[in-house]
Amino acid sequence: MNISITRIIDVSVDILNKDGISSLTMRKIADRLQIAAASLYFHVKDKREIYGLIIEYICSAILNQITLQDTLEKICFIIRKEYKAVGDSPQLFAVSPPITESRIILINMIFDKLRELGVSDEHLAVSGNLLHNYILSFVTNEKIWENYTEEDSDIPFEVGISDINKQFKFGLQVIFKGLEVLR
Amino acid sequence: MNISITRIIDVSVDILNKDGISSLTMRKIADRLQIAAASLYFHVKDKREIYGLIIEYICSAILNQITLQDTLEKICFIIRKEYKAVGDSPQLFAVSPPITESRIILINMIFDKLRELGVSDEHLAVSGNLLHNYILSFVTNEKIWENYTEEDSDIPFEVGISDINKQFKFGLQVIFKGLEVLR
DNA sequence: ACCTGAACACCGTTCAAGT
DNA sequence: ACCTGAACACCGTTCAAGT
Repeated sequence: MNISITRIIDVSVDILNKDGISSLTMRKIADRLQIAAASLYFHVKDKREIYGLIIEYICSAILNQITLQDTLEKICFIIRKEYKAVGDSPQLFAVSPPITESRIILINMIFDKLRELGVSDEHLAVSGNLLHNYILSFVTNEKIWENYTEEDSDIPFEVGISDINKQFKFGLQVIFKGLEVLR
Repeated sequence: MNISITRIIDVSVDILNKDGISSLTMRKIADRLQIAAASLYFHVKDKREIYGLIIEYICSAILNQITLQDTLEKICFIIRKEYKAVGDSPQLFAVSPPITESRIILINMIFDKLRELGVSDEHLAVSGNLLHNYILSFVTNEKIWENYTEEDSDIPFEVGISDINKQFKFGLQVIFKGLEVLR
């Protein structure tokens, strides 16, 4: 099977989901593609480009699921879902600059939604970041949470999925309400 | 000069400020201390422990500057200041679990302040995370910002420090107001 | 108690050489 | 056009051996 960008993304996401970001090495990606590590550099400039490709993959998956009519809350829930779908995605976002195509489109969509909410141009960037970072950090915590409850199942507290959704929604509401009030 | 935990933290923070987290290697830390890399393992279990020590150093610096009478806003400004004082601190926090002593004390202080604001126990964790992560991401962006304006000084927009402070304050206010309204 | 050199099992990346 | 082995300059960590 010949190598393509799509296949590089596929195996990378698979590695991410199975073993996490520390296992996402050029050598391991190449192994899965049954080529030498050096050959990877024919398809891709460097490792950072692979990070960018994965983020682009996530962002376009999100874009495919939202329309301009969706509420900001719904969009945030979809973003969370897709971030959860690839392992260690928050660390990916932390490490690569927001310059890929789909990511920029997504950012602008969120900006539009924030404007509808009454946020002024001056506060668009802070607000967008506040929101996006809330989602990222929530996903991070959520995953840590899941690992805990999997490993030692006899933990003193019980948390259902509906509770987690409620918690996520609460944070969103805090941000939305705050933005409304300060409009 | 004999090696101590304090000296390990000192040189680590120095490396972080001069060259960033990717240059913070066991070998470089050892170099600065004029010992072999292997010797470091006599003082410290592994690299993660060094990360933890640096975070502890930051958190206790924060604790030294705040009292129970301070407003939550003031505390957040101090946290931001100290996070800015050591290079790549946000990435440090992202990578090490919140189990160090001062960090736990700090978290509980923030929880107390949030309770004063009317946040229920149920929402304490989400709210605390929302707030803390806002500060972390703000510092990250702030640093990227600074680097841009340093490198190419003829950038189309001009941003003063007072503006950045105002932006930071805006985000805090959004969170506080939102929490108040949803109380 | 404290330090060391040498080694192990890894990294990302380059490059001359092959088809 | 696409791939390779070998090498370079790094990592974190271990361990027998030294004082």
